[in-house]
Amino acid sequence: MPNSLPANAKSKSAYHHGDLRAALIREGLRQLEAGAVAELSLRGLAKGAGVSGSAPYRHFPDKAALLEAIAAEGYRRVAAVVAPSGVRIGEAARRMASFAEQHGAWWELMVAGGPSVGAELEEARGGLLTELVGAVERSGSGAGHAPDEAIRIAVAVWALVVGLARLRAGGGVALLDEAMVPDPAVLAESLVSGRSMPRAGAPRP
Amino acid sequence: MPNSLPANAKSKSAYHHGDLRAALIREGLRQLEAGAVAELSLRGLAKGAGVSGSAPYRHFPDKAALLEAIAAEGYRRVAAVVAPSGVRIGEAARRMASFAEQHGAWWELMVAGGPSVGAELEEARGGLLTELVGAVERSGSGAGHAPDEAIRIAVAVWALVVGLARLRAGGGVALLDEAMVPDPAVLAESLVSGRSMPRAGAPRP
DNA sequence: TGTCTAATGTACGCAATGTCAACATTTGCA
DNA sequence: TGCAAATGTTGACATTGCGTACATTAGACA
Repeated sequence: MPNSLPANAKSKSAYHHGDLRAALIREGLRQLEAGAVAELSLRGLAKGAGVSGSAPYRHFPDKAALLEAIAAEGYRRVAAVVAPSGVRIGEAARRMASFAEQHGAWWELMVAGGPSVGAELEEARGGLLTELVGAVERSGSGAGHAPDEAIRIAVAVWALVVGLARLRAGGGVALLDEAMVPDPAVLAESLVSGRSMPRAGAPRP
Repeated sequence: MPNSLPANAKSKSAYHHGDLRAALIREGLRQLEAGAVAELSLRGLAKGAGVSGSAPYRHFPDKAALLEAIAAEGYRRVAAVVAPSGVRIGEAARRMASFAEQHGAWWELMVAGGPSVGAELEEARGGLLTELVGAVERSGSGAGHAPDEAIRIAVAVWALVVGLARLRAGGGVALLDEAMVPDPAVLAESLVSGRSMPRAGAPRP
């Protein structure tokens, strides 16, 4: 049954895929819902998208680039979850932690990665940070914070969520009762309402 | 020059290694000082220890077990760095962060890993947590904390250091000025002197 | 001292993986 | 209509974790 949809169509000819790039990212999300990030293979993603093992190289220079695209999609998603205006930093932290828990492998992929990063991922991360800074400013305890301090607090909350998720997912608190794990929302609110937060200390170790 | 040291010796016969297990761990540390954890290969470690590619399987059931042994050594080291009595939680956090920065790849290996973990690593982590809880108790703001709360604060500080190290090493703050990165020591002290910290919230997402 | 057994290391092979080069097919434009 | 660029396939190579069969040595025991 030859389908004659002209633009933006699937199943163009069973040879050309149509939009393999997007399909690979979707397949990545799908597989991440059912397994760890270490189990992602280029061949596996390609097979999942119904395509040959080396076809992804027409859309991504290497495996890392594909994973980065998936990670960027994740940051956009998290930023959207945190975005609704009026959300304070505590609620933002709680929503991030919830995302990390619900999509464990995806979150790990987002958080992983080396120092050099593509533009798309960098921008997506910047978007999340912007939302977090906004939430911090909305949560200002009366006198508000200096702009630099709002950023520092936002980064601190971000790091807190990243670290707690890591500890939960196997980095360390397996032996702890759940009651011993602090609540990221409470911690975040504690950080905004806490005393001032100077910048990183002098480089003396 | 045949060495005739009887016990605990190296170069016994150029066939049997002497103490391959320890040598593999040392070689792991050596290679981690010069490269990322993803570049560690069993064959590479074996070659570095002057031994055949499958010899490590006589001492570790698989690659993950070797990496866990290296990680456990790291936690023991960090616990020792944090241990000196009198250290408050802020200084403990600063020392952990310093270790994470100086031994980036080693730290990543320690923090990585899935939910199931060997006894040695579990115990080493427990030792670090014990030290952190002690530091929190020493830092009590006047009235001291309930024991559960000291643990929660220690876990929070641990998570903070883990998250900040991850963000620094490529998880997100590449675009930030160094002045925007909060100081873990200040954050940690802020958490102990902050308001009370209830346990993790109800499971309502 | 000589011998046997278990511990330790080696040789070799297998399947999976990331990557690349050469080739095939399709699309879209001149 | 014809051709060039985009896209996908096939086959290959090196590396990796891991398993099996064999070789070598150390140490206990007679």
